Amino acid sequence: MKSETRKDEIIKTAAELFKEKGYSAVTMRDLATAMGIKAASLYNHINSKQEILKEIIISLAEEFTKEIEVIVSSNTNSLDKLSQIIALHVKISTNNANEMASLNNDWMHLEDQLSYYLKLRDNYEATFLKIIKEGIMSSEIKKANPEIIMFSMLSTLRSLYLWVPNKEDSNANDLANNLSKILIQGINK
Amino acid sequence: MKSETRKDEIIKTAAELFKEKGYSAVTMRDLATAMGIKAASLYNHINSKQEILKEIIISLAEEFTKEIEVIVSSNTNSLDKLSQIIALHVKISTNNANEMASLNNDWMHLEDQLSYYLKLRDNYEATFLKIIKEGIMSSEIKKANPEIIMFSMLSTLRSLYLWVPNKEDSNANDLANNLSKILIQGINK
DNA sequence: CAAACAAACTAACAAGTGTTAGTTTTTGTT
DNA sequence: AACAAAAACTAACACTTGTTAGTTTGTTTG
Repeated sequence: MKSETRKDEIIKTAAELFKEKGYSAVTMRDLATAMGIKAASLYNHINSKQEILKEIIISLAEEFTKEIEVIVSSNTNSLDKLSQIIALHVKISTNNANEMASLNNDWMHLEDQLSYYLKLRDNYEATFLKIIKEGIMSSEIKKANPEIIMFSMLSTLRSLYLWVPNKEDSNANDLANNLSKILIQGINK
Repeated sequence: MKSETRKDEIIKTAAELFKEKGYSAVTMRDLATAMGIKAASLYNHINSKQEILKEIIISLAEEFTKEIEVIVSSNTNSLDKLSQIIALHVKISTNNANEMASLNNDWMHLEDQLSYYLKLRDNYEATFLKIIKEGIMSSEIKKANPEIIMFSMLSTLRSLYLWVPNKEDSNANDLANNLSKILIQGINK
């Protein structure tokens, strides 16, 4: 367990700023001011602004990729797998709210790593969709358009980062359970 | 019915570009190139870059505000009202996909009109929440956290702009019905 | 103490930013 | 054909952008 380096602090601060105004609207001078130093000093620790974005987004995307592989391979039914996906998003969004903002909103500003990111995202969505289709075939899930189901669930899960920080009172398990009920069982009696 | 002015064309083109890269990453030279003219020529029709953003966002926000007032005042039950809200989002997102991107992602770059926008948004969410709470009290809606219900629904509805353009094959009514079923009745059998 | 390293600094750059001023071209109307 | 209005142009501005070079300061370690 390595201790936090100066580079890590910069990336963490950058993620805070990116969340508020987006990657393009945050200047290296903004970032430096937030760190209490001058812009040029940042370059003792990082190679470029772009590198900061890359580190934020790619590490998260890889975490999602790794975890959904575990879920899809687990020996449970489809609805359980969906609940596990929900819990995964709640967990990551709770621990990385600022970084999730960049993942959701600034991925298109990736340069060299853009195609790699898109590969990971496509793969994630394909796996998600596969679970839903299996659930429909096994009659666990209502016979509806699988893409619409995934779209609806993913939209909510992708917005969690905006919402989770305000819910510190209730814990992550409560939120995941609540969300699973609403997304899976609906809201009417 | 006034015909489209040059200013309208510029705003429409700007919305397309803003959707792809966000307000901050689109330059006036980008916009001019997309219009086939030089950047300075834009200023024969618009006063500033900021004005373009304002026109895109505020007109949409006012439309939502006006329409939800009609819905909340309508003489129907709460679930019907929620279905009407879903249909409203589908309709506006279908007709203004690019503009919806700015509303969702670039509102924080509003300058003079930021506080007005926030007022409209707060009002919209308060009305939405009121409908959900009424539905819970009248036992139409499951007794769950109303904020989580609204958050979940709004997340999906706010993402529609990303998704609706790919669904040109099925019409807006189909999509609204599908979504209403999934969001209200859930996905399990 | 001295050497080595980490982390800050000042100063500057080349390119890109939104915008203005003044001028020319295009279009439509009489 | 003549004129006005609309819409484009060139040129430039003041400022901001990410980044580099070279230097100084502070801290750790032999």
